[in-house]
Formats: sequence, structure tokens, C-alpha cells
Amino acid sequence: MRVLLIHSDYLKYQTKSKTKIAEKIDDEKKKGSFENSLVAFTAVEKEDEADMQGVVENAVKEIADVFSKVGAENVVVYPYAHLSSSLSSPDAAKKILIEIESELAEMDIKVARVPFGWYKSFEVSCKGHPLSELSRTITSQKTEEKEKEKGEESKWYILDEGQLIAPEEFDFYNKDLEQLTKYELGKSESSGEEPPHVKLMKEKGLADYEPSADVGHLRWYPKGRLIRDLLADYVYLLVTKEGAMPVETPIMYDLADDAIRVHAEKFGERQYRLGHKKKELMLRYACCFGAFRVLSDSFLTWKNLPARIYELSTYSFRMEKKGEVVGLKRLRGFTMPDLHTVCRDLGQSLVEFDRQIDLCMRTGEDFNVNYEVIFRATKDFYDEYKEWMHASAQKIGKPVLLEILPERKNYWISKMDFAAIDYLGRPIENPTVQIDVESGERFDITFLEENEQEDYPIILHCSPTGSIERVICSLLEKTAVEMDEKPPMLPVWLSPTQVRILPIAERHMDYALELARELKDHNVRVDVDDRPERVGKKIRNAATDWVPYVAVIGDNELESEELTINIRETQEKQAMTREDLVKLVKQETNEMPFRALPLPLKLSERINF
RNA sequence: GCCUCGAUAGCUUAGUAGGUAGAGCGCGGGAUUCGUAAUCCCGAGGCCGCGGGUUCAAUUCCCGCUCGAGGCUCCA
Repeated sequence: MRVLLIHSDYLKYQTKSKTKIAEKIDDEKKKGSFENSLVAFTAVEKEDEADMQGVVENAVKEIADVFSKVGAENVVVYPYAHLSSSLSSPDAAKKILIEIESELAEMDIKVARVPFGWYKSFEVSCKGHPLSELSRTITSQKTEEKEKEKGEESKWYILDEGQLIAPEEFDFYNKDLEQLTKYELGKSESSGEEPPHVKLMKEKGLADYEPSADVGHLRWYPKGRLIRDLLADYVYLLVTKEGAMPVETPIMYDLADDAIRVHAEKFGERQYRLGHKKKELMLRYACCFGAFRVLSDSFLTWKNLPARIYELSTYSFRMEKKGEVVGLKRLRGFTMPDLHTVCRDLGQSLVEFDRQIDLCMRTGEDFNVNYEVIFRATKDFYDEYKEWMHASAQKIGKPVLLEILPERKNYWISKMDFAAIDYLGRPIENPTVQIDVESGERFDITFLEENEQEDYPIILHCSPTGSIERVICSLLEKTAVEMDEKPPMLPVWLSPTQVRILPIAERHMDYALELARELKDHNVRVDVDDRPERVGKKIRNAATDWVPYVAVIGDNELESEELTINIRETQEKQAMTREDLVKLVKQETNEMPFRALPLPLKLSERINF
């Protein structure tokens, strides 16, 4: 519900003509005039229909609160549809407005209600003092929850070698951590530029906005899709090696299920709701829902634990604020690897937590992306497990930012967040590990203890890479950061084209194609620039495509065993045999996943996406 | 969600003090068969984001919407 509260000297209205949805009224209600009134212009919205009583309660509380603060003599409830673009049904709106009127009356507040569904002329005179104009968005959520969030504030430290240091006193030798700290403490200044990855993702033919979808949903072109698939393969191998069991679960859930609804509500307004005639569904914002449902229907014993369930959420949905959605960094639909580990007790969860820290750090090394770390815990947890926390922070090998929360307000008691820093100095939150002490009970996940008692487990949430889109985002941002030091490029194992062959003239074409086929047989992603262009132009195009290795084929190559390879990273030319070239690519891609290039071998046959 | 700014060919954009528009890249055709960051010539391609208003006339001015960019979070 939207409410605009105006403390007025006077309000006058006069009904003009009926609309189809007009309520029946007596003649005396056809006009009215009030003095020293708090006028509540009100629009009832679709989502209010789900819990009308809750909305009424909160609206009345809010109106009464402002009423007493401004010292008005009466309240006028004025239906005003123009405050919202998502209106409820007229019947629901009438009911809610009538309820608000009668509940205010019960509180001994003089209240009037202006008729619903009529065209009216009105005149209002705003008093103009600081509280005389207020707008409120009212939901059915309990207001206590909101107040709690605003309670005592977190304490922030830099945790370095077991020492707690106030951020303002810490001598940052690491620029990334300094920027992360500034950002978290709300002290970073913004430059007002677009992050460079947005242009890059379009320019390199990876992904683009899809205006015909909702904001924050992308279309992926073949090259981008290839990179996503390679990253998906990477995480799959990483977690299955650690004993994780992959599953796949639905992307939408019925809010009629209590556990689902309560877990969903932790997410507040950012839920993606899917209205349906009878059911109210939500789109998942992570894989928790599916994993927990699977676990709760499984029979677990202490011998099964720790049990690791993995899913790549293509997609997860979050209704991020419109103005916050940008490029690959913040989306409404994104892909996230999600590992849930069911642990017997807190002790076991801490052992697993440490292993997962290792996993997260390893992804940073494999992607060659620097992460800075925020370690968070409730005060109670920190006090009790200080030693473990210090030891775990030590694993990072550099200072970390530490947040101590006065009390638990989420499902987790401790979590570690890893963030890369983008070109503009802002964090891209990537991997995370969290200790969840609530969901076991809420989703009725139980296991049989050694003593034959049923018990609720501790559950770890872990995304060892963070969302796939954000991984790509950090890789692209990194190229922009390092632009001055070296030519921008993706890691060779993620480069769509790893080797490009440039025949100089028509007569070199057969040799080029034969070479390409051989490289392809060795699992190298190769293509041939067969277009009738000059070498200079083809070289230039290969460079703008960030191709790591370029082989020019001319008369010399036809006659000798050697190839001349342009190496992008070092900008050197090196003579080598075919075998050497394959070896070089293999060495550079070092055990990382491989997929073939899903595009025509010949550039002349490619579509320009 | 709110505020500010923007939207012209597939892409990057110039321009019109109101009289329906040019360029580069890309694309198609032709010539060139060439050794390391753009070969030359020709051609096609535009409801100037969408809807409404003002006007004899709107891509241009005004309003609304959509999409994008940045910022913001009850503060005017």
C-alpha cells in the first residue's frame, strides 16, 4: 500500500461523476470539508490482498503515529489510485479502506473517509512544516522486524595476525582491502562512470541486455554461453571432487508451504513473485529451497554426515532495485553454484567451513583474480569461537575485514564473503561460506544420531565462485584494471578462440584448414580467418577478439615445419612446431575444463551477433 | 522505488535555431592475392525508442511511457 500523508489546514472535496467501480453513497457524502486534518491519500496495491489484515494493522499504526506527532484534529482517508501502478482489485481496496477507517475510529480518532470510485474535485492546503508531507510504503510485514534491523550497529575491525584493529587506525598496504573497507563502511566516493565490463561484454559478443525481458535478464551469445558452460564445468568438477552430490530442483515454490514462506520472507521485498489464479508462487533466489526439500525427505544418519548437495542454479531470481541492476554485476536473473553441507554439529561444520575456505581461495587462484575477505559473526559466536575464527582468518594469508553483529538477525551465525574489486574500486561479491543454524529445524531436516535420537543438523551454504555472471564480471573488470600493464584478454582456457590461423592468400587456405583440423583434434579451440582481407586487418581483428595465439600462414610456413606464433600476452613472435603449439596451449590451460568451439571454423561463415 | 542525464542505420555517432537526415565500422557487389593493428571503388540499409500534445508542418518544442547510465533511500 502507498500512503501520502498531508497535514493540511483544510481539505475540501466534491464528487463529480461515477466510475464503474463507484461505491454507493448518501448525498451527504457527496461533498465534504475538514480543517486541521491529516489527509491520508491511499492506494491499495495488488500485494496487499495476500494479507489484508496485516496491511490494515500497519497502516493504522503508521497513520495514528503521524497523527499524534503533528497534532491534527482529524484524519481523512482519501482513496488515491495514482500513487501506485499495481493496484489491487476495487473490492479489496474498499474493504481495506473501510477497515482502516473503523480501526482508527476505535482508537478515538475523529476520522472520515472520502468515497471510493468517484471522480472528485478537491482542494488541499498543506501546512508546510517538516512533517506535513510524508510518504509511506506499507506492507503486511511485522513492524517489529524492521525496528530490530535498525537496532544496535555492527562493530568493524581489521583482523590481522590475530589482532583486532579499528579500520581507521589500520595502515592499509593493500589498496583492494582499503577500498572494500571504505565501501562496507559507506565511506567510498563514487565517480559516476559505467563499469567497463558492460561495454566489454557487448563488444566481445558475450552477452547483452534483453529489453523484451524484465530488467536484469541477459541474452547470452555463443561465446558467452561457452564461457558460462566452461565455468559451470569447472565448479562441477571442483565440488564433486570434494564429495558433493549434484541434484537439480525446481525454480519455483509454493508459498503455501510454511517453511518456504518463512525462508522466503527473510528476503523481504527482493522476492520474485509469480502471481497465479489460486497459487502464490515465488521464484527461487538460491538453491536452498530445493536442496532443503530434498534433504528433509531423505533419511539421514550420523554416518551420512557431512553430506554435500550441489546445484548450479540456472537461474536464481532476485528482484533487485531497478536502479541497482547493472551489467553482469547485479542481475535479477543469475546463475549461482550452490553447495549445501549438512553437518552433525557445530564442530563438524567448522571443519567443513575451513575446507570450503580453501575451495573459495582456490577459485581465486584458478581465475587469477584477487579476493578480499569479509568475515562476519554474531557477537555470541565470536566470543565463543574466537580462536577458530582467528585461525580461519589466518588461512587467508592477509588481513581481513571483520564484522561483529550485536545479535543474530539472519539465519547465519557466521559467514565469510570474498570480493573482487572492480575498475571503479567497488566490490564484486563473489564466493561465500555461511553457517546456517535455522533451516535444519524450519525445513524439518533431521538425522539419526549415534544414540538413536533424532537431531537437527547445522547446514553450511557455500558458493565457491559466487555467481557465474560475477565471475565473468570480475575477469572483464580485471582486464580494464590492468589495461596499462598488458594487453587485455581472458584466461586461455576461457578464451573462445585459443588459436587463430591467418592464411595470407588463397593458396595458403588448404594448409591453414588442414592445420586447424589437426589442432581441433587435439582439443584446441581454433578458427581460420579465411576472409579475403589483408594480413594487417586480420591481425587487428584477432587482437580485438583477444585471441591468445595467432598463426600467420604464408609461403614460408608452407615450406617449413615451423609456425610463427604471435603470443598476445607477451606480444612476442615465436617460431615453433605444431606439437609445441599444442603443448603450449595445454600448459596454459593446465587441467582446466575444455569444450569445443561452438562456432563455424571459418570466420567468413560466422554471424555477427 | 526516487532524482539527474541519455536514446538518430546492426554498432559508434554528426546534424536539424521546427520544413522527414549525413559519416565511420559492419554488411552486399566489384577490383586487388597481399607477410603482422583498418586496400580501393560502388551499393543497400533510417517511422531519428514508443504513445500523445502544440503547430500548416515535429527527429527537433512540451507531456507520458519504455529501455539504458549514474546517483540516492524518506530527504526536499
